[in-house]
Amino acid sequence: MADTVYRVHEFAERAGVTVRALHHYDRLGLLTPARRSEGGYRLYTDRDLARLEQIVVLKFLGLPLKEIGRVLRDQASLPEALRTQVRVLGDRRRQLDQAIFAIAEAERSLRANGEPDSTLLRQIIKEIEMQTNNEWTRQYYSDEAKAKVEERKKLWTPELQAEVSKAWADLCADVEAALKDDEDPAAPRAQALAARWRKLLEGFTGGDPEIQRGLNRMWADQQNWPADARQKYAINPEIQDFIMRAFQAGAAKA
Amino acid sequence: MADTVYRVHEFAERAGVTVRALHHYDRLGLLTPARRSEGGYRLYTDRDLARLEQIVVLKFLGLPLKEIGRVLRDQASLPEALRTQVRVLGDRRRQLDQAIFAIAEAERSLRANGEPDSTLLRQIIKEIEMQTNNEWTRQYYSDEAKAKVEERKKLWTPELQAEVSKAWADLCADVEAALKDDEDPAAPRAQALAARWRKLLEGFTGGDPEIQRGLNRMWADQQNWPADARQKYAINPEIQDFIMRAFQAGAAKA
DNA sequence: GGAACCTTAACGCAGCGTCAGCGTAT
DNA sequence: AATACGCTGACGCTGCGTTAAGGTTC
Repeated sequence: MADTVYRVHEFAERAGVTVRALHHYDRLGLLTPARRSEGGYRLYTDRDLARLEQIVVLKFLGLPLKEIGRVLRDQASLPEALRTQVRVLGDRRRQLDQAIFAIAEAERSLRANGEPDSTLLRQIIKEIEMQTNNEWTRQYYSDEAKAKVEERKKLWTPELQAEVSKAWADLCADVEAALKDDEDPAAPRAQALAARWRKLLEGFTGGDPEIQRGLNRMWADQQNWPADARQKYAINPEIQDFIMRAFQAGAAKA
Repeated sequence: MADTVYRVHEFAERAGVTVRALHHYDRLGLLTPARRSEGGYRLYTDRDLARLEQIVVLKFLGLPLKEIGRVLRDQASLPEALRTQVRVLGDRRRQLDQAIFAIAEAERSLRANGEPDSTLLRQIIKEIEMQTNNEWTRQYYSDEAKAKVEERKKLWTPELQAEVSKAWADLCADVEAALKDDEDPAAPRAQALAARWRKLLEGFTGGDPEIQRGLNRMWADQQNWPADARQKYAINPEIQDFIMRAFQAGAAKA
């Protein structure tokens, strides 16, 4: 039961923080050591360790030290503080995602068009503008669909986006090949392409018919898209046509 | 062609930054106004605006001002700088995800066990410990599977995790109901449950057989899991048994 | 008494926000 | 001559890292 006491160095090591941090917490009154030695040395106990662990965790969650102090003084305020924190963290993450996405898309776009790296910065600027100016897409969705799209956006990550972008590019390439071979839209190979198409669409709509309707309206109105969007998202009309015929052939069979 | 000149305030508004920021950039030598008026006023031109836009974009991508200075001085260094930045942003995002996930899971866990909020902090600590001490799961996977699991982790978000957690909880509840009704594992309703089970598993494995094998090994060894993991992930043996029988019944039919 | 620890004080960092005190343009 | 801007310091904030100059412990 001899309550072991630690001096800063040892204590810091145990908790995985630096001595300087402990000094800092002490001065802020966030973690005052149990007592001092005659010479003025800080002496910590296991109870201090428990408190420090809480501090470390709350720091991991991104709470500022002041907030941590408040929370530890009044534990009842923790749930509310965390709710706010979840929102803050979510916002930060969305910003990060936007940045990551902008870089990735700009690079992809340059490669796809065979442009040199020297235009990279310009391309990124365009990317970011398009991200912030996507208001025009909203006009095609019903209020209900808008809400659903927002919901689905939350499940969305740069990595996922990268996968999907690639999948579309591959699919388009394959369809183009089928076009060159004069493939019959009703043939099994074309039907397989149509199935891939449907699946990718479903990845976006989540199978929701409201969203699907919005998408249909949007695609039907391509000539009214902003120029930059048209340049980026527009799909070769022949490809579109081929897929449409494949869809019809599939529907006719069923 | 009269090159319009702007004074700080107007210029700042045009670019969506503060006057103070412009002063700051000026002193850093990051953006020096084209010239000064006789009275010493900063006078900016449209060329300055173009440069400022680049600065703003690079800041959006999270580059420190020093780095921005370097990149603008030597545009060729941009691609390399961005590659590094993508890694940095990715790391930051993973940390955010961990924090968000820890909070969400801790709250979910408390609700599920009907425990009070007062243990929230303790629960979060446990969550984080489990996140960092997931080394034990690695022993069940082949090297190949380990790599694949790491790959799939990148596609993983707190929101997705929340969805999946809920889906499992719902499914388990439904299976439990089927158990109470003494449902036949071969009956269509039980088969539907088995299908949902398979689908959720596939969400984790991504359909990869290597990962699936690792998972199987892991589940077969439940008695050797660390205590906290067992408490959190263990599934009612009766539920497991029911699903297994449903799988067998399905396989027998096919 | 020397090595290994401890103390406080103070500056540094990034990216500005925010006065303060004083000119300038109209 | 009042009002609206502009200028240059200079300190503040966050969470410590990093010396520096000097005491304590064994």
